[in-house]
Amino acid sequence: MSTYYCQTMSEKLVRILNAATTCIARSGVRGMRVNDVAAEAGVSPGLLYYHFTDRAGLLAATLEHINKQVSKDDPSSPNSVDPSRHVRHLLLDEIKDDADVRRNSVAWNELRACTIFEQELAEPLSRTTTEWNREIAQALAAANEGTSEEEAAVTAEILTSLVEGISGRWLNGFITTEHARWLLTTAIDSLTATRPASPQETATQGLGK
Amino acid sequence: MSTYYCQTMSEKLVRILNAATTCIARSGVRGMRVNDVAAEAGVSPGLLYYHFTDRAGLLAATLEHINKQVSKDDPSSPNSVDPSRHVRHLLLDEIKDDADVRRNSVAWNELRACTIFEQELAEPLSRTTTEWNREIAQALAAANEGTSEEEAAVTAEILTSLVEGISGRWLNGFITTEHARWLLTTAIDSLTATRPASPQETATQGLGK
DNA sequence: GCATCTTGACTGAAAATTCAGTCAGGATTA
DNA sequence: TAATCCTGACTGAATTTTCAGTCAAGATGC
Repeated sequence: MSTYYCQTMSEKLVRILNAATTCIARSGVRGMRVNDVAAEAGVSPGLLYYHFTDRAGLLAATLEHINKQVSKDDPSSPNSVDPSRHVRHLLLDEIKDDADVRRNSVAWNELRACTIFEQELAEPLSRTTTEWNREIAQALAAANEGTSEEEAAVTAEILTSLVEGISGRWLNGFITTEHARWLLTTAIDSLTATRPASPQETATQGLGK
Repeated sequence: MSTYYCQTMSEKLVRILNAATTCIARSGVRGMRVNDVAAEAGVSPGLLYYHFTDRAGLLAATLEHINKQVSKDDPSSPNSVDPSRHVRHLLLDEIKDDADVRRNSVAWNELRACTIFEQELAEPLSRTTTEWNREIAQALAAANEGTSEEEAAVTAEILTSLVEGISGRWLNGFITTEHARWLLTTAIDSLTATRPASPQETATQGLGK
């Protein structure tokens, strides 16, 4: 069979999951063919059933895999960095000219779209989204001490939703990477400027632009 | 052609396209079965092939149809209404507890998700989105005379992206209608609040690609 | 030599697509 | 006016295709 032989189980499993991610990024969750995944991974179709029981199992495992990829970003330690830059990085890192970032984004986008019709996918998606919101809210709070936790949570929710909306347009080629990032930056600036809660006072926050 | 024939034909065509939209909203583009569409429309499967050649043709026609449905909204005349309320309405109308609104939103969401993999769908989608942006930008400019056209365009682009992002979470049941609308309202308030004009506000970006 | 992995041809159900035929109604002819 | 021809929308059973899932048997490793 394949010249390069993978001996360990886990290595093949990872190959399969990556292959599945690639297939999903290529033609969507709905377009993913089990046989294509097997071919992409360089294994036989039967092996997928041995490991994952059925298509749904493969899908679930793959989505969890994608989920992990998406969560395990953020290499920069929050404390060592200017907090207001930290927020920017966390959000902007979702949109850039990098094959892996794009691949994950496509897959993530698919996952979201699919979940509308396959409610059993909702749980991990919801979990990850909540976590992401929390992370952003924390970073926002750290960046601007005048902001209440509640306010930060709301702003975080708006910003993460916005990232998803902008990503959609970016992924289908409607806007460029540059423009997407610039839009996002503009929105961050605007949303983290003086809040409506306290009329038009407050000018000396650390984050003011 | 006799009028009768034309009416009959177009009536059935419309029935088919509406049936397809319903099926897509019910189970997604990939979940759409041509026999189900035929049954839903009350015609035979063969008729779909007679008119649309194949499944892909039916899909393309349906997505164009959805596109049209989505564009022809906005019944309230801009002039008769408080402009700042007008913006709100235009955006908030995309998210509400109404079967038709939801159906269109689901279908529209599917269309967007699909376009990532079927590039030939991009053009009409992009056109509709641009139009929507323009409409919102106009409404924004009308609501706040101090705003430049450029600024309004950017804000509009952010807001429409945000609507799409929030819609995604709303449609998959992750947030309630109330919360979605509230988030959107909050964002509108924040993004349209009058701020002291900052020096480097200008942008050299064009819209689109 | 036992358990774990892996293969790939095969199966069957479901879905897409085809096509021979029906029918309504309009045109042509006489 | 009526008999005949013609067109093309429409039908639905039959056929083809697609794909998830199975299985018997071979490899690998401990």
